[in-house]
Amino acid sequence: MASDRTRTSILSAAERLYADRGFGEVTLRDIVAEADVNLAAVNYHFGSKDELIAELFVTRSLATNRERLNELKAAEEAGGGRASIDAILRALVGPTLRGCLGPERERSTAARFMIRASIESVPPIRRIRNREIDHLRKFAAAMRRALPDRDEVDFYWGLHFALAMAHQTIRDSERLTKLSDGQCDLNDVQAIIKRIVAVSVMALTGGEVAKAPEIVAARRAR
Amino acid sequence: MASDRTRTSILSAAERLYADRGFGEVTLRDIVAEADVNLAAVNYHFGSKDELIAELFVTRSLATNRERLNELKAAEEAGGGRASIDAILRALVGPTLRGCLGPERERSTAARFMIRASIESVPPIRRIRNREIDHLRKFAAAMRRALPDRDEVDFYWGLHFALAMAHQTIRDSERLTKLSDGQCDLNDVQAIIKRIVAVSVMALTGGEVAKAPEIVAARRAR
DNA sequence: GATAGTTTCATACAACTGTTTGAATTGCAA
DNA sequence: TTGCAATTCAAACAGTTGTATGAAACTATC
Repeated sequence: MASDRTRTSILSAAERLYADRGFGEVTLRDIVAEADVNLAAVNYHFGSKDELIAELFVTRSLATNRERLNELKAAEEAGGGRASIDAILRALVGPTLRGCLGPERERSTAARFMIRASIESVPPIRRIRNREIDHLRKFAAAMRRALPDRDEVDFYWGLHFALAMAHQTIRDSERLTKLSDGQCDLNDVQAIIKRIVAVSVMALTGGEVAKAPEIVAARRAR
Repeated sequence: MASDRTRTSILSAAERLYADRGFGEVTLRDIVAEADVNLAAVNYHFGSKDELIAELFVTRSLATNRERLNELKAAEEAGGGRASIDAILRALVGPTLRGCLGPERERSTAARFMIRASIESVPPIRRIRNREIDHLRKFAAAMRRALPDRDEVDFYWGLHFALAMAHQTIRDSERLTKLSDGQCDLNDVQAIIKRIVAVSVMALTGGEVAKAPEIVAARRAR
């Protein structure tokens, strides 16, 4: 087990470099130079480059998921076992958005790494993302408790859309800033969360009137 | 100018291979083998690998943008110079969704290539995407004509969210299918377009009541 | 303080990458 | 047909990549 110093400094050097330059532009040699360890250390401690990336991403994903579930649990307890749809969605998108948006200079390495992972999707990361489904099901279940009369399908679409808006905002914050000539304030994270949650809630609850009649009819028929 | 055969077969072989295996897994040697041309032909005709990718992506992007603008123009003419917000959003997300969703077996190589480009974002493609802003501004302008009383910022957020939902649906259709156990029908493109447009319209028009008071107040103050 | 197990290190490996070169071939115009 | 440009080709280039090796340096246990 030893001091773990080598392992740790590889992890933090890799995270920093990937965050700054992207996965395609960073080699193992860059990482070991930054970490000041031997080249062979990466394969010794992690097995391969991909497993190193996977470990970085898993660590950060688990942290985010834990935060989400904590918020969800807190909201459900506060509501006597049933959280409002608002609170559920806030628990889903809040942690990621708070971590990855806000003033650029204040962003942690971890946040910048996750933004990068969101922009450049490499195979080891894609593999891990595909296992996130069980985690998301918990939010679908919470929604079911919050809106027991709703159609199941709507929960999945709502979930999907909420995540879509959150992730795209993280990924493309620069484009939105340029497009709006700076009018969209990407630093006001609370306002962005509110906006995304509001739209998602409408997607889930307010949709009935706005939706085309045949969709409603099709739902009733089931 | 000659026969152009080499150039063309490189383009179509590259598009097919990238679509099937992804950018990271396809080398120039794979492409020239598939196209049955000499290795040097790529650099001779395109200058570099990145320029080849850029040309592929630009071609398909321009086609999509043209479709979008045609739909927008048609909608505006039908409405006497002013299209409904519905129609504007349909023109924005319709072409991409119709092209990239629907039964998997029926998807064209071009569609599969664009899906791939949406999942794996490589530098030459990112560079081109960043120049899409002028194109999007035309949709913001159309929205301004459709809803002259609305705050400018809302158009940008609405545009951004609509594209976010469309693109994430294309990118992650598999995850949504798995998450919903097949309950979300990704083959019914018309229904998906309706759903995304409906949510986007609500984001743009129905939001007033659902939004937190301070946002509304801030808007009024300006 | 010898021993066994872990960790580090310099170095080599082997394969693959996009790109270039210069000669051969082709196509077209005069 | 001759001449000139455009195109194709085989081959090599110049680097880089992730990974493996086997010896050296540690560390902790007895």
